Amino acid sequence: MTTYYKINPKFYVSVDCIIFGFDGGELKLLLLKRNFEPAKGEWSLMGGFVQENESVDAAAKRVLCELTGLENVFMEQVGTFGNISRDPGERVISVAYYALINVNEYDRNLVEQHNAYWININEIPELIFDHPQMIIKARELMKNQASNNPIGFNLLPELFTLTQMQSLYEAIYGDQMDKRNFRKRVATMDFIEKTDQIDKTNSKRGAYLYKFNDKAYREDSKFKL
Amino acid sequence: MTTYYKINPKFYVSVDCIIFGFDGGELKLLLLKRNFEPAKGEWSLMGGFVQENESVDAAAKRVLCELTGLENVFMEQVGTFGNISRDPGERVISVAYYALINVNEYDRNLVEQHNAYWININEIPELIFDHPQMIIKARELMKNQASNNPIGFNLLPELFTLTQMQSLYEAIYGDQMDKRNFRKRVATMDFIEKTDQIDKTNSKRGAYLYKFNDKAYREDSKFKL
DNA sequence: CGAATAAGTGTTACTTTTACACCAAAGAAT
DNA sequence: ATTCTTTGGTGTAAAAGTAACACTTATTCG
Repeated sequence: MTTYYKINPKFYVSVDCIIFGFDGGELKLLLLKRNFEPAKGEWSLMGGFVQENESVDAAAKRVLCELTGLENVFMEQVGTFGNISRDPGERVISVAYYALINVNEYDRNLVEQHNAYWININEIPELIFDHPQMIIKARELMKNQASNNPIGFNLLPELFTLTQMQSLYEAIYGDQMDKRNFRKRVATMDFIEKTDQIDKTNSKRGAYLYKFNDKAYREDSKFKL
Repeated sequence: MTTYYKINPKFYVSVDCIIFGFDGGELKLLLLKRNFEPAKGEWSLMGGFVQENESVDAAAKRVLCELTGLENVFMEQVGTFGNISRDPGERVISVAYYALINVNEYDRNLVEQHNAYWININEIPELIFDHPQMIIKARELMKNQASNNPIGFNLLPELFTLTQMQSLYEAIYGDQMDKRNFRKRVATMDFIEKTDQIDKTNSKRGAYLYKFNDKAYREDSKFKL
């Protein structure tokens, strides 16, 4: 019956998560200073092994939740890394995912238990295995997707100022933008709605808070930054 | 030593190839009318299992070569499909790749032995498993990549007319283009070089043949269609 | 009440994109 | 030999989009 399969080898399959956050200034990644073997003491992405009873996507969600306590997080597959010796301990084929989370809404206890820290994306320490390549690919993919889809709002709070939003996109693109041109473009997107609330944490004058209306986006639907 | 791994399950890992070709009119895929089990008699992508001694990328190249006899083919990973029951026979995690080949340069014997046929991309028959989704994702990815990178030339012969090139991009985008505007854009790309040879297979007048100069592209390097 | 700080706002030049129609060359048909 | 048919090849003008640029406003703090 299943003899077609049996002549073939089997492999450990893992998932690794590139977890992006944004604190208003720089893009950050949630990285582990591993307090467990293998490679204890070294820096790595959060990862875990795919189990029998779960899809690969589900494994990625589970692993993300184990670290952050978050569910229903925006995640995208980055790619599969299948070099023979990528993990020096055993042959493991790993599927990388990136996640976008709001840096204020995660379980601090879990993060502490895992010995995880938010690291500026431009100050990434040395990482194990092929995790650096995973990050490079994730960042590139995220940048491309963020320019055509409103996924960036996953990194912002529910209510945000245009200055915050601009800072986010500057961090994603690694490039400064013109304030007036940026606001003009935002103004054309009716699904980015001005509220009557004002945020004064960053200025004396205060800035209007905006919110992303997902329903309106799906009807209207043209995002480009 | 390796006890961290042993508690985890292992999986069959396969690769599936979405093989694009272009015959001057429509985009085509090389598909198998399976003459072997499982799912004998049904249509599928060309696939195979990853082996111990090869990377996942190498498995994809091997599988492509088994069907076409071709090496050094442009291939890109599309993504990994890891649903629990995607293959009803056994749990198999599959990594999809797309390949771009010149439809005149493959081993016809091998293709015949595998019972494979070139099928117009808009006339794909019912396929097994999640192969339809793989194709959708591959096509989308290929379209995006083709618009920013000169990968389309992998689908054209060494020497091609501008009419052929335009037909190719129309097939990729599924959209008509304006001849004068197309040629204007090509004219700005110095790495697409006019030869003094003329092709008369499609017209009485004959059309100049062009070629893609990869070296010049890497120096000059701005492709956008 | 003035200084300091971030928020907010329009216009112009430049670049890119789109729309559009006719003549040329050569073989095939009469 | 002339005409017909077919595909190859070419430029211009309007429209849209993008990029550059500097000052005023509101508010708090000293």
